[in-house]
Amino acid sequence: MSVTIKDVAKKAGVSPSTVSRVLSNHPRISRETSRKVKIILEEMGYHPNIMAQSLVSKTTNSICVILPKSAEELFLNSFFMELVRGIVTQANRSGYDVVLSSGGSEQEEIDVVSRLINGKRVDGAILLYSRKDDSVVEFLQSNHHPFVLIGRSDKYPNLLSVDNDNVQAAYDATKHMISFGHKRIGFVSGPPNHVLSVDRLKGYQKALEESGIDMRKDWIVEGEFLQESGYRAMSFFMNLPERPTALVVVDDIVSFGVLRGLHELGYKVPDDLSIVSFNNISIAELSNPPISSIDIGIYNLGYTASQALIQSIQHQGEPQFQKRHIIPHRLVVRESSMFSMVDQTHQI
Amino acid sequence: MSVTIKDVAKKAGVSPSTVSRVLSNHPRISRETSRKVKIILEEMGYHPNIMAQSLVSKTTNSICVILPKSAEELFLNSFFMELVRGIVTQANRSGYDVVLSSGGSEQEEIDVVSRLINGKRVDGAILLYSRKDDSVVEFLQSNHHPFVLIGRSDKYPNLLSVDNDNVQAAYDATKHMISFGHKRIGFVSGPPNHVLSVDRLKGYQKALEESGIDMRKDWIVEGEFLQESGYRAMSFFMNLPERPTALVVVDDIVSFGVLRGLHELGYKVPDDLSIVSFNNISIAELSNPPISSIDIGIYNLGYTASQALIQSIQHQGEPQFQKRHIIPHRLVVRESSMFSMVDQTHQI
DNA sequence: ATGAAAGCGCTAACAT
DNA sequence: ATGTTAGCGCTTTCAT
Repeated sequence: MSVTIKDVAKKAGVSPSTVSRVLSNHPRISRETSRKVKIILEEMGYHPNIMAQSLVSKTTNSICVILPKSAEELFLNSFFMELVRGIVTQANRSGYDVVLSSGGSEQEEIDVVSRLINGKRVDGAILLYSRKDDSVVEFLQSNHHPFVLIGRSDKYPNLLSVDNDNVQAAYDATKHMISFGHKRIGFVSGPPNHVLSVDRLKGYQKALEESGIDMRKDWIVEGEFLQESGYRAMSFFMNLPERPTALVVVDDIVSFGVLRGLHELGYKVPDDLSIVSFNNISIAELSNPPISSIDIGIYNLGYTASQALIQSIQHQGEPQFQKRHIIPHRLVVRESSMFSMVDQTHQI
Repeated sequence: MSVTIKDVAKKAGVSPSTVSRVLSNHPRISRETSRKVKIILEEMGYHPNIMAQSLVSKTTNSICVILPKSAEELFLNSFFMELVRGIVTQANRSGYDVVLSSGGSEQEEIDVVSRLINGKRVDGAILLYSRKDDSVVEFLQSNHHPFVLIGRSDKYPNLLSVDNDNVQAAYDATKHMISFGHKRIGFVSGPPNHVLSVDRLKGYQKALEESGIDMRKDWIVEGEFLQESGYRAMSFFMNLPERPTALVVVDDIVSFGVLRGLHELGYKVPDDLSIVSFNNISIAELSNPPISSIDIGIYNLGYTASQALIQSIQHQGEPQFQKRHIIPHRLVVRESSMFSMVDQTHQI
């Protein structure tokens, strides 16, 4: 068995409480005993039993993150790792551990979160929120458990959450195209039930409007966050009698599909079609040509979420300093959009 | 405060121990009380305090995974997520939670693991083992803590570990090239201090030897697991007076760099140079052209590691059924190697 | 079949 | 400045 506080106390000839006080640097403890006890602590290789600590302190210094497992959301792969890195880094810095869990279904997710939170294994939860409606949120919300959303909820607009300004991001992406002289700009969207798709579409429309460009319904296509969606969108656009000269694409992976399709058909990017997309995952940089992308600060998203959650855990009851955190985005211009319509005579 | 076993006992008019017994389906409990207590349990929304449980049971039903944070290993991004998915899925199925942690340095990693394991927060650890030597392994090993390696250790060949047969994998990849008629096959390796690089190089050499093809030292280049390494390797090879017609590349990301460089210089893959690499991360399929790659079963690697660890935790002391688990690999042939030298007259 | 009591390892009043 | 005691929520002998 491992060394307990009692063992140390006995060997040091003091009481367990004294050892405990030494451990927590209690002020009213003599230099001398402190030194003595610390030596024995070291000598015996003492390690505090975290479970015992948290049983009495009623706090676990842990948070949990729920992995979405549904295939639909797996597009997030490299995305998700970045997020988790951000979360774990910040949590560890604040002295918190991160428990990762996954639920097959929404009900399973609730069961998992409930077991962890109600079972006092973790102090709070971070949720990846993409669905428009989510019963896990409902559960946490109604039970007053500390949690933070990555994304935003239409239904509960006032939750603690970390998100990008996706409307603005899409606005910026579209403006970027417009500034290069494009007037025929298409939009490849994601599933219409994701807040993300909706927001980005909104920003796109706003930018067009503001520049006096008519929005054309037939230049907006919806799909999944999958390469195939991009491929399909591409073939759709290229078969149109009137084609766009630029595309704003909801996600890098989708752009990848577009690119591949264009390449197969012998079109050149950005000469024949300019492209800008979102998320700036590593694939955007690696692709051929590299894709201009809105960097949404994925790591930062995770880092901030963890920070916000831990803060809210440590200041339960107090009014929240900030409810909604917006992570700044920035456009990373790469080859896929480096083509000015202005100095060109030819158009496709 | 939340509902405890005592609260339930009081309301049910029984003793705490009875409630506990009902909870654990103890045989010697009457149908009647069991039913009654269960109803109240439900009614009051009881959830067992996991910390209290594990304090008495001396088991945590948790394992931890250490995230390598060093930039050098970040090439693993999408790789790592797959791994974690496998680990979490299997662990959850076995009723275990997964704690994710990261250490900046090797010493920090030891501190983290030590805190978690000695502090009885987790029962064991999963380690990503890529370095040739690793003090974390040393620590766990010498303290008899349950752990499993993903990868293998030269120094401690007999540890519980999950790995691929990388020699065979590289052998297969190389043979694949040879079967297409290639006789001039180069190898782009990773850092020479990774067992992975060494093993794959070994397999490459073995395949050449067996086919009576001379190995040429100048057709083997070492690098990092980065795109740039591929780029550099490519330019190196293409500037050689005598060029290879095929390349075996240690990692998909590296292949990606090769591909990009070739594209820039106007070379065609596979016509001018055939390529096969390892890991089969999503980028391999998405790339242009898609890269032939050895699928090493990343998810499976994680799943099996978790399984092996939990088994070893639950059967501590007993002799291990199996020490080294080998996850099968398989070659996924895509466009980058679909080119037969045999029916060709022209060669670069 | 059930209850009483002890104890897991730790902290925090409450003494002194 | 340090020791004594009680108790966190649970399980598990040991009684009955």
